Amino acid sequence: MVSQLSIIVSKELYIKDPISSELGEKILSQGLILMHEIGLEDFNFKKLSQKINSTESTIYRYFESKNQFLFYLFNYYWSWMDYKLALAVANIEDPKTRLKRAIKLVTKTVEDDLTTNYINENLLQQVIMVESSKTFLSKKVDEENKLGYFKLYKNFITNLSTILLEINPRYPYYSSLVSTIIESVFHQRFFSQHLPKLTNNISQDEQLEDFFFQLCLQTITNYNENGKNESF
Amino acid sequence: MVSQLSIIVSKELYIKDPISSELGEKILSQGLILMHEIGLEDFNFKKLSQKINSTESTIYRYFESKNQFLFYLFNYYWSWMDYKLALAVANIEDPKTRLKRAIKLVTKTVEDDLTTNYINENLLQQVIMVESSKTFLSKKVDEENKLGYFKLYKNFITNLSTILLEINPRYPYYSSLVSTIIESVFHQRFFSQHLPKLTNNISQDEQLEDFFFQLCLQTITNYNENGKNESF
DNA sequence: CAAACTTAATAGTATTACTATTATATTTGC
DNA sequence: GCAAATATAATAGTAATACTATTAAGTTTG
Repeated sequence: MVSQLSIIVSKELYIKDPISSELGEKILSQGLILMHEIGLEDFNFKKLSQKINSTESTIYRYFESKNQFLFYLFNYYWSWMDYKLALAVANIEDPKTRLKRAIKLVTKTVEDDLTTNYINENLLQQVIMVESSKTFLSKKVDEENKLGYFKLYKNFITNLSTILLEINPRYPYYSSLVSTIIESVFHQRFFSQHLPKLTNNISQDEQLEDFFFQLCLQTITNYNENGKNESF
Repeated sequence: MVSQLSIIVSKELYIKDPISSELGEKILSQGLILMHEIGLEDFNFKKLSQKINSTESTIYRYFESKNQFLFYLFNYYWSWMDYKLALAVANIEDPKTRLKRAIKLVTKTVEDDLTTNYINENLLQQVIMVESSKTFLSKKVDEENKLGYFKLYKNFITNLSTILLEINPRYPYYSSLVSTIIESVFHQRFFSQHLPKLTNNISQDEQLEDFFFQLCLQTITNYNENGKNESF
């Protein structure tokens, strides 16, 4: 019943590890489904407890708040993506191909990974798309950062930055560019579904990939160190 | 007492126009200050009513919900930015200079515009930075879009896109690139304050401008139409 | 087989995001 | 200048939320 995958979410992110019991796995899997269905704002442990025929207080023995539950999903996602990134670029030498594969990974629609029965990765991606920026856009961000809630996200950004720097080690804004791409992938996908005027109909993975790969490659390869002082 | 500026927020965004009375202006100005202080999540009309020595129900005669109040601020901001954009590029011929000025506008820290005593534009920018993506990242987005709540935002994106297209009319992802830049400006500023590992310390306006100007210019001028099919 | 732990059931609390009602004060139209 | 309309204040109330606390029954483990 317990995962073979090395997706590890640290102890700060739960009271009792949900993947340590069947009930916990049910909380996770059904919690994800419910959050996908009704959104973070309307999601609560009472509704979830009804869905799984348990009680609110039981769920509170696993997660101290719905916020912590969201952070659990958030860290799970980035841990899983980090593992996927390592796989995607393993044994590939050419820097541009490595970048291309990395961008493909972050822009592609994920399918459910059937080795984990307690997480539907496709739903997880959709939930993270909509809810993830709410993890940091709050007054509690500094506190939560100290608790390590953003560790796996920062880790992923760092690992992806390394790939950019292989192409141009002198590009100075590597982390900013990567975090821009990552956040924007979610926004562009969301916009194409709900506010299409803000995009150019790049709902398909291929177009998303083309847009971000070119943006990234052109930006890092053509960076002009004297650009700041250039006058037009 | 009433504004000279042509910042017009449409009737869907309030019950009673706040800039039509002194109390309304107080709700606006103090509401903005309070939201900046405690964040959207902790902000409510009860606290605001206490701050202005009025009552909750009175505030509800101006705005039907705190969500609508946020949308009011959001639309006010984009209306104001649109006006600023028009000013920034007026009578400038050279496309690159126009782009440079536009990027400067969106990346710069705003100072309070003293002609409006009911809105501190510097605080508004900070509030929009943190809270604006919460306007669309919700299950209500389609409904709110139909009500026209995103009209001024989409307008600004369109106007900025036009400036990109003057440089390369064949660049296909003009709206996506602009919305990416706009959203990312807020994120980068936020990250440099709270999650600096996700950026390269681009807290200063100059660096933000350099990062985004180059990203934008290199992406549109070097776009390779056959990039999709290129194999590495 | 007793101790420890997990879960379920129930109850309770402070806060939130409103709605409703009434009374008083202020503005406006004729 | 006064009645009618409107704005505001004061108060009360509601359903839902995000929890905490308590107890009891069931299950696991050493």
